[in-house]
Amino acid sequence: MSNITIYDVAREAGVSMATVSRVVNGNPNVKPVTRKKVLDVIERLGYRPNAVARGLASKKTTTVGVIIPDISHVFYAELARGIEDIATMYKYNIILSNSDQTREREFHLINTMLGKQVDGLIFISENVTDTHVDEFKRARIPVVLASSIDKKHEIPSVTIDYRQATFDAITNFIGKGHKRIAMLKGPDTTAGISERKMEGYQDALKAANIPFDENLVISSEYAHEDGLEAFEELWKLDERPTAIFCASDELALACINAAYDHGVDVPNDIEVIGFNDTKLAKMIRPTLTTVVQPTYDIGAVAMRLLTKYMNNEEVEDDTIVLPHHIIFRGSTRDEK
Amino acid sequence: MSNITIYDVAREAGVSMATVSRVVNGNPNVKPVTRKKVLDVIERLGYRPNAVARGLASKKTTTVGVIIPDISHVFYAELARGIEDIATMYKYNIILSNSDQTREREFHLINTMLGKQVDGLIFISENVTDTHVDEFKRARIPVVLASSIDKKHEIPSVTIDYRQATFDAITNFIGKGHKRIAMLKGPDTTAGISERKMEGYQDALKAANIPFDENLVISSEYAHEDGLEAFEELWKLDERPTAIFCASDELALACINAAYDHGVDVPNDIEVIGFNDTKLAKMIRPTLTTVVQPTYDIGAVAMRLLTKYMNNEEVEDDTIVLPHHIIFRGSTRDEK
DNA sequence: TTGAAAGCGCTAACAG
DNA sequence: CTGTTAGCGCTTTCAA
Repeated sequence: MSNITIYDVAREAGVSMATVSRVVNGNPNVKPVTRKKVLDVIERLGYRPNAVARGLASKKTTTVGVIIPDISHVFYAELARGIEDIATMYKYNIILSNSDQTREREFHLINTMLGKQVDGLIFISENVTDTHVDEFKRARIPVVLASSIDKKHEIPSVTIDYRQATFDAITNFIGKGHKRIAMLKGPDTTAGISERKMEGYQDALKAANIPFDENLVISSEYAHEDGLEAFEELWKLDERPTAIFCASDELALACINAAYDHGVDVPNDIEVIGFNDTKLAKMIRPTLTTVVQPTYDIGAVAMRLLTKYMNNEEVEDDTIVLPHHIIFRGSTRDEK
Repeated sequence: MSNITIYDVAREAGVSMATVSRVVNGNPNVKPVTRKKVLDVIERLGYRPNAVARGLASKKTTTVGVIIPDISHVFYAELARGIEDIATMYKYNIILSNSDQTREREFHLINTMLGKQVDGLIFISENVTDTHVDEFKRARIPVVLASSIDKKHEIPSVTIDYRQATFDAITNFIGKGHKRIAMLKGPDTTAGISERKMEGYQDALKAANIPFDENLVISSEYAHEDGLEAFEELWKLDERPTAIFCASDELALACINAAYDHGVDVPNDIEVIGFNDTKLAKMIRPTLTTVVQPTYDIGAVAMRLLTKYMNNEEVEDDTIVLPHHIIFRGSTRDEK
């Protein structure tokens, strides 16, 4: 016994498929009596429209692709939640895949998602290269970058001002007299947000005439264990840092833990600022001073923007920059 | 200009659609020369098969639905990662949706996913009722529960032995002389894993002839703030607990933080054991003693099981119970 | 307000 | 080894 189709409903209700299709899709051009009749049959038969057939006929699947580095990282998980909530609101479903930031995976995923005829794509990656941009332009569907940017801003994106945010944090350190400020910058890429953060770091130092010391800058992934290693490296230095700026809360948390393990007091011996204000920030002691990136909102706004493109709505601004701020908690001292 | 189809490739290569279909699907019944010719045209035209059309014709979409309470919670995020990795391995994509454990959302999602013709479904929920079971049985696709169970074990599932795990943890506490052991049990449901944990708690007490005190048991969600509140409640008691067992690491972490805020020392004044061994456990100080539920593996095994059903492979066991253990870290004292 | 009919792009017999 | 031919279940003109 096969599934029940629109044809069965039509026959049973004594109308044509077209009419059934109309009532299912809420087309107003159906006489109320007819609508009721059809609705009853649908109810009775337990008819459920086949979205695949519908997708083939209408060329719309009401599903969007989401390519994300790693859903098991708090930051990305919160981003994803923002995306999914708005998607739900607009009746879209999400195909979610982890790329691990590998170019190969990324392109493979873009391809399979296009093959699955997603109506739009949200792409998240540290490194959006020209090749990515070409691929997105060739795709016949809208693409929005979330918490990611391409160098030339050719693809619509939702971010914060990473340079400025970092500049603010470093300047705060400088204002408290710090001269040796370490930077756990995140991955080494060529065109990502970690470059923007690096700019902010250097600009802040320059503005205060503090010489740049490359020993104080460490590249790594964003995970906890990377932070642990980085801290050890910094601790081997002859001139140790007195403040650390971290490109993620996980890294910052790792620094706090490593400090604790070394018997170093945070914030009195060393101050730490994180990035993202993930749930972690409030879940640790001392609580973490961190740059608030409205993670959930970035996801939500990115998805909202995508819906506008998908529905050919007017959009004023292709590159949305959300506000950021620093929230001061226990891992930094009060300003003098 | 419309997208390029299998028909275009066929015409261009001077073969039939069927032949193109064969080479695309790796059917061996194609002469190497023909295959090469077709492949070249595909390459040249940049042909990409339309998965929707394929899905309609073959009745297979190579996508599975995943209904999860909340992807922004570490535990579920790790579960999801396990699911997705194995899905990738078997060339499936995932439609991921958050249910927030609402019955309404859950049923709505089951419905839309069936409408989208997913080949299988992974369902995660604290509370799998008979109505859920009926729905799953009516679906014409395999369903696997991950870290979830239905009372009568009618639906295939992958879990650990929650009762035993809790029993072990409580028994450990008892072995160290604790008499007043609190339990943050998780949500109040009628048929979920938090009931199993509760059984373990009570059985352990009973085995040691320790009277049950309902004031020591607190129901809540699994989040950090819930734990904070629960701790306050416990702290108001005339006879405070000397040990706390928490149904999630977030709850345990909250207890540690609340204790810290009260100037109470963990583990010397009070011991804490968590559940799940999420990344959090190692990311806090003191590090967290916790019941190791192989979260990623549960997801992975559940997905693997689902692939077996989808491919009509032989499966020996419908309900898989993975091993658990307790990992002792800083939030508990050494055994005397 | 309704129905007929032509696809959407592909797979899957069935022939040859 | 290759081609022909039906569909898959639905949307969408176009007429009526």
